[in-house]
Amino acid sequence: MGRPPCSDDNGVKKGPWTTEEDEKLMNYIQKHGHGSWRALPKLAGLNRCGKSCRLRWTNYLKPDIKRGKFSQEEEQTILQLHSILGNKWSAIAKHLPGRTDNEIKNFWNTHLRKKLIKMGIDPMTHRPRTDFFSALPQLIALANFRQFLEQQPLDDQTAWLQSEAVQAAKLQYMQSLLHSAASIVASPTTTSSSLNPLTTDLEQISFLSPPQMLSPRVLEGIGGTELAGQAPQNQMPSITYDHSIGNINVKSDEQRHGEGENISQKRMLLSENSLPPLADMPASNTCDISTSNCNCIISPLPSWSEILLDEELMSDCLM
DNA sequence: AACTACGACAACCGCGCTCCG
DNA sequence: GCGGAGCGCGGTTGTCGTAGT
Repeated sequence: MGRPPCSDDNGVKKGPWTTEEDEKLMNYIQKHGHGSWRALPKLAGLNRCGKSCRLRWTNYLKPDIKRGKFSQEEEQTILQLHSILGNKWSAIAKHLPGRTDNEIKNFWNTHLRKKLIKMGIDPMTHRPRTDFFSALPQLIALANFRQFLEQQPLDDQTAWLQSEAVQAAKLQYMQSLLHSAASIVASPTTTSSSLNPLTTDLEQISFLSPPQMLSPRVLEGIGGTELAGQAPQNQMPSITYDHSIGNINVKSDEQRHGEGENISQKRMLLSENSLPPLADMPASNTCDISTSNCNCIISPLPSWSEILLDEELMSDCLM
């Protein structure tokens, strides 16, 4: 493949464009169109490579380009589209007339990304951060628990514990798979109606965190004592997550429906001893990014335990 | 006033895709 | 089907302005 890179062109100017160069480029394109970008610099009398000319034109000189600060609406649209499309800047730019992919990319990197990180939200997944280091204490606890099991005689009780630990490990593994899947799912084939900022709720971010799928005994064993005993298996409580203080609030069904505002919610601190969220999946949860307030209500999904604990499916996944 | 750190954004670079001979 | 040319895209770097010390 023999195409020389732009930088190899002899004596070609690099760096910021002068007004004189801008004028030359604009005049030429307005008269002749850009045609072949490779041939353009010579024809226009510019000592630049074609690629540089194309970039300058598409990102700066094109007449329909909107410049200046991004509006609140544009910001929300970018957030919404990024949660669906990921770093597909050109695809995002198509939904923001007058904005270029480069401009959106820069705005994301300098403003929005930092804003999300500050709020404790992973800018790539648009979910509360569950990076390696935050999960490290759980992994260490899990390793210790395994060591503990290996030192015990394999009677019925420890065998049962071991199988529960295996389930826990499987769920952890599924979490990583689902994280990967979530980023892949962000495909450009999404229907245009779902992307329309006028018809969608721009403030919505979804995530699911079902630590209650592990039995209390397992949670206790792997160090999750804060979580142990919060909810019986297969009875999914609703969980609200407060980004600002890093807390998860858990309410049972009766609490949710019967007792209104004065319920004494069982509160789980996202401490070193708690499990990280185990899965991500779109749900009917809302999260207001612009105000840093998040109160994501996690819907119970009983089918999850059936799916995740299915031996055949899991053995396929783990092979 | 001089220096440093940081943020914003323009521009560059390399890769991959598409088109065409 | 293959290979080269051209283009578009996303990640990264460079440059400039400004706030802080």
